[in-house]
Amino acid sequence: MAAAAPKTRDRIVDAARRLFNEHGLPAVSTHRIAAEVDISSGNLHYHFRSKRLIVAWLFRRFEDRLTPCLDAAASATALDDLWLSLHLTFEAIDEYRFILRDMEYVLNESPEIESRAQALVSRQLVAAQALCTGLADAGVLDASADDIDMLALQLVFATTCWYSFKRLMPKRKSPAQGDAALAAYYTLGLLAPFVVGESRDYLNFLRAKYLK
Amino acid sequence: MAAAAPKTRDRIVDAARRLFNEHGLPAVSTHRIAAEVDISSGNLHYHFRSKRLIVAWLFRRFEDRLTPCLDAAASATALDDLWLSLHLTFEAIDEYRFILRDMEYVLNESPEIESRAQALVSRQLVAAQALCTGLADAGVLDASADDIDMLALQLVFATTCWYSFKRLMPKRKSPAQGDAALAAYYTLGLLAPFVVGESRDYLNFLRAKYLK
DNA sequence: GTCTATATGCGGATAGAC
DNA sequence: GTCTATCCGCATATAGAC
Repeated sequence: MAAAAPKTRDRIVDAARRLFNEHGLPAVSTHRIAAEVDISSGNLHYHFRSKRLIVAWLFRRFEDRLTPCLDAAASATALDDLWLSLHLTFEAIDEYRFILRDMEYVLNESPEIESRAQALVSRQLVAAQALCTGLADAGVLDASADDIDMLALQLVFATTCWYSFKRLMPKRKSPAQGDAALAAYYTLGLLAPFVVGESRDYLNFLRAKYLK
Repeated sequence: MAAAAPKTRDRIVDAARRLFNEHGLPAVSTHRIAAEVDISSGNLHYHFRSKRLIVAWLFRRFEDRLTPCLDAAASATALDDLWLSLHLTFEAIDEYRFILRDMEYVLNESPEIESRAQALVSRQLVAAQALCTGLADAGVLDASADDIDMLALQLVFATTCWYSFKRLMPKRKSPAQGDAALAAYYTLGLLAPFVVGESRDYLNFLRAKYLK
């Protein structure tokens, strides 16, 4: 069958995602979403009976979007894999950045999401631990089991909260550096103390590429 | 003169702080604050013409509350100083935790706070750098200037975002550990890779105390 | 300073015609 | 599926008496 025009429901979801990312979840009303999609408010509520359901739907999509990134991370065995995996993850998070940034608000009005969010973080931790273990086995990292636990926690912490923190950071000259760039630069730096000799030079090379 | 009963204005500020911390800024209405203080809504608006002004006032108090903590941190030269300074800082942040936790919401409805918040983070970075430099000069840390920059950023990142992240962390058995305990445990761990031999044992001892 | 009463506006959500 | 019209409730904020 011929490729159909995007369904209204999908257009709503996508417009909501973009508006939430740009202006923040609490600042975007259902009216505004409807206006963006160029439909009536009543029509929007035909497709989603409540704003919460839009958020819930977007959260599901975020989970789906992130899953392959975690799989890629978990199977990494070289710094290049880590580099790629970080990039993919930050891109995914960026597409749904309102979820992490406005998480407190999300959880306040949609408490049923809390356990799902915690489960997602757990999966991230497992993936990060697998990633670190893989790098250690490959001789890239010199880290004890405790070090790896700590490192994995730091990695997940960074990916989860970076966009919230970024807004508070003093502005650099920042010559139009991509958003993910500084994030990846920072995150790569977390591993630096544990990267062994030869690999460390390559790590610094990768980080330098971000700063151009 | 005799000690007067707390002024209504102060009671409003303090009730607001507690309610914001507990339920989140967006979830607490001015009515609710008035009810908590046991005054009428009209009376509350006599003291603060708008909710935003309450938030602005609390932010100022947060700045004042944090300042001595930063001074203490900046002059630290031993792990004990760091330990104490972390504790003081996390206690201060805990008292006003809604500010960092609901920062996105705060900035959306009070944009004039953004530059102040960034300035506060800048001051935290300076203090953290001074702290790390002091420890390095005292021979506790073995870290290059770049390491210290990175470490300071990590410390500030942790203190700023920890309470947001905590809510998403998988629950441990957590035998009624204080909120600041896990935060300090994590933060101390950031320095571990750079702490030299003898001091590292003491660091681990300090961290162990937190986990009991 | 404090109250009661009320104005105002907005956002979420529904009803019913087309 | 889509629209127009409307309801409902809530939160901010004000007016004016005490």
